[in-house]
Amino acid sequence: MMEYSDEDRARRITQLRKGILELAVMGVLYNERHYGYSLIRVLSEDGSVSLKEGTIYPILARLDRDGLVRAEWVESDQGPPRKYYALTASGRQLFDEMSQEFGLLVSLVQRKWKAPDPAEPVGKKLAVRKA
Amino acid sequence: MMEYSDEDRARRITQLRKGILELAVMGVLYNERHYGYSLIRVLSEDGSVSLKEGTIYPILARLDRDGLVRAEWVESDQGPPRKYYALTASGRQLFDEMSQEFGLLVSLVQRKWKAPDPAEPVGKKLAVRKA
DNA sequence: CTCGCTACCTAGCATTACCGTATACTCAGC
DNA sequence: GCTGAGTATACGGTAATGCTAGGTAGCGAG
Repeated sequence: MMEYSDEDRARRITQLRKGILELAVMGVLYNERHYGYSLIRVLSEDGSVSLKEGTIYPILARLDRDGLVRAEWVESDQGPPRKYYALTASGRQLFDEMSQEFGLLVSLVQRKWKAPDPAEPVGKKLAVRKA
Repeated sequence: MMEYSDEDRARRITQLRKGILELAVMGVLYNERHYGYSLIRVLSEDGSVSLKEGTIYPILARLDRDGLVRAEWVESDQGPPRKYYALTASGRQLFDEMSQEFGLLVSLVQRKWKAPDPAEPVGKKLAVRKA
């Protein structure tokens, strides 16, 4: 039973996060207003998806640059001012489009729950051809 | 209403696919045996997730290289022989682990369906600080 | 023979994301 | 003033994916 290394798993998971994280941020901001730090908490608490500043701020900067979110400085009752982000109309639209594609991919990942196709049964007898 | 370009959307979707595609292939192979070409059909039909040979074969090669799938040549009744792939025990284990992380990310993306947190209401009155 | 379809593989390119780490600023408490 | 927590930002390293395009080859039909 071949064992894959920890680095292997970590590398693949990191790769998996790429792109989804951005979509996830958009998803969270769809109906909620957040600032960078609170986003980190939300992502960490709600889904145990841990991430650091170095990951979240570049994402927000990118989304802002592309007009997908809009930032607003808001004074805080306690502590320094916060930069609140909200999804723009463009952001909503893009999120919806990407969500559709994402949904298809998700259903493929979850295909293992579906019953195997009778036309291509799991235990099909295979005629080995050559080594 | 700022418009994002088509290239923008395409770029983000491409980025989104990175990593997920590999997981999706594992998911499909979890209970079903497939060869490269049939995989392309499955992905295209079932979810309209279009991809070309140049995408699927490198993925299969990688999974094979890492011992996550096992390949077997099978003669075809009609046409050239086919290389069937099946997920190995390692592959199943890794898939399960990655699925867990994936599930968390999915739930975040779908957060927009959840009711907004009362503590951070959408329509919260914001005190603008400065331009 | 040649066409077309099935089937597999490779090379090279463009892409840019995520993460660790360090810095700096604001505000409240003392 | 000083400290500490909350908040935002800069920067470089590192990695290797997905896509386009092209190439080989078996098999059946006209």
